[in-house]
Amino acid sequence: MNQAAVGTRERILSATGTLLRRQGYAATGLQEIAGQSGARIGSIYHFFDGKEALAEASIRASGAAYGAMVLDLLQNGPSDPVEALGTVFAQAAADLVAADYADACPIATVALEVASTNDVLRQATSEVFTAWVEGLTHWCRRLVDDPTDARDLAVAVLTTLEGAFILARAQRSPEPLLGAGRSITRLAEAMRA
Amino acid sequence: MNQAAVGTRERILSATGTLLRRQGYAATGLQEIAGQSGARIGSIYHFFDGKEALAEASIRASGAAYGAMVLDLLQNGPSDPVEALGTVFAQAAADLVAADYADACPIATVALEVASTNDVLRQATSEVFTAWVEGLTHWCRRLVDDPTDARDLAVAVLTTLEGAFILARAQRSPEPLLGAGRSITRLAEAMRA
DNA sequence: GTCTATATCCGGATAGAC
DNA sequence: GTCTATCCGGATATAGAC
Repeated sequence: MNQAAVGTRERILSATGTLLRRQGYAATGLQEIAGQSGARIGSIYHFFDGKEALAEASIRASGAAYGAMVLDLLQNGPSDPVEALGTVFAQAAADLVAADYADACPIATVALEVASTNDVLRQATSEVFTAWVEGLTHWCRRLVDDPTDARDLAVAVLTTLEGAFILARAQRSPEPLLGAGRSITRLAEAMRA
Repeated sequence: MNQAAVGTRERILSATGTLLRRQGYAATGLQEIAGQSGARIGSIYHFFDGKEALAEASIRASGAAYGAMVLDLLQNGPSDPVEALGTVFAQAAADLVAADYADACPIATVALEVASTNDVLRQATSEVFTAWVEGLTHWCRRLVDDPTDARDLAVAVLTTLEGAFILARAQRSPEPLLGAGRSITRLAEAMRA
């Protein structure tokens, strides 16, 4: 019994995603995850094969969700693709301020932390980034004809967003995201077929 | 006696900078810093007021050094400013590969980790970023007339570089940095007066 | 200034009752 | 599946001899 409405496994995964996003892998303890999810540590070990496996599952889950969210924003946004790109950065800025600068990219902090120290997690972040670039590249094809250009634009959108998140969180200001949006808009306009 | 040639304080600071850059704040222990610097833990506490104070000093020191290095690269690079921007990304890609994807931005990992959890360190990273943007903005004035545009270009250069570092380290590939360089070159060309 | 020993606490992980 | 008790190692930090 006590098969809770949402499911213990999902609550653990969700709490892990929030904590990894805000403070990274090393600083996040299983006790904190247990506390935030309302689960016991024993339950965490029941569902996941230790901290690393839990983090890997969390990276893949939150990575897929975030990628889908951004693509939805692009597809359901302004019909003009350049404008649609602008709304992504504007929305990211608004969300970040609303979250008091806590919730930006769900995997960037962990990606940097583990890139040279944990190959299992590094691989997970790498695959998430690859999927994001592929999704963005596909969408960019409606704006740019040349496949290489479309990919470069996709990489530029993602890297600029990631970098702007770093500055915005550190300075507690939406300005870097807004400036990055202006620059991406200009770049996309210059690349438009 | 035993006032070593380089100075114990400097060796501690240097080892701390390397470790914070590669794996961040939470994952870096004082024992590891002691081991890598050849100092005893007692010496660390002699020179610095605990782990947080040491990290703050390291952030400010490595931040100043890295900013100076990039500006040097821009000022002593190709006379054409747009080409000079391209060399920054090419050099960053070459350095990252040479370091086996370990050494990218010296403060980005820590900046993301502490943004929501440690205001002393968050403030230090914020001030380093501000100084970098100011230095880049000043240099960009030789390429772009409008002050707001110059600042936007400076922010775009920095954020794109930071984001490309994340992808490049995660995917163990220089491609994101090279693609980011192509995009920044295009943007700068489009903004040129 | 340097080094050793140690205090105190918290991390991940495991075993086993229920 | 859930919960408790516990092991063990490593973390930061301190005290004090030299």
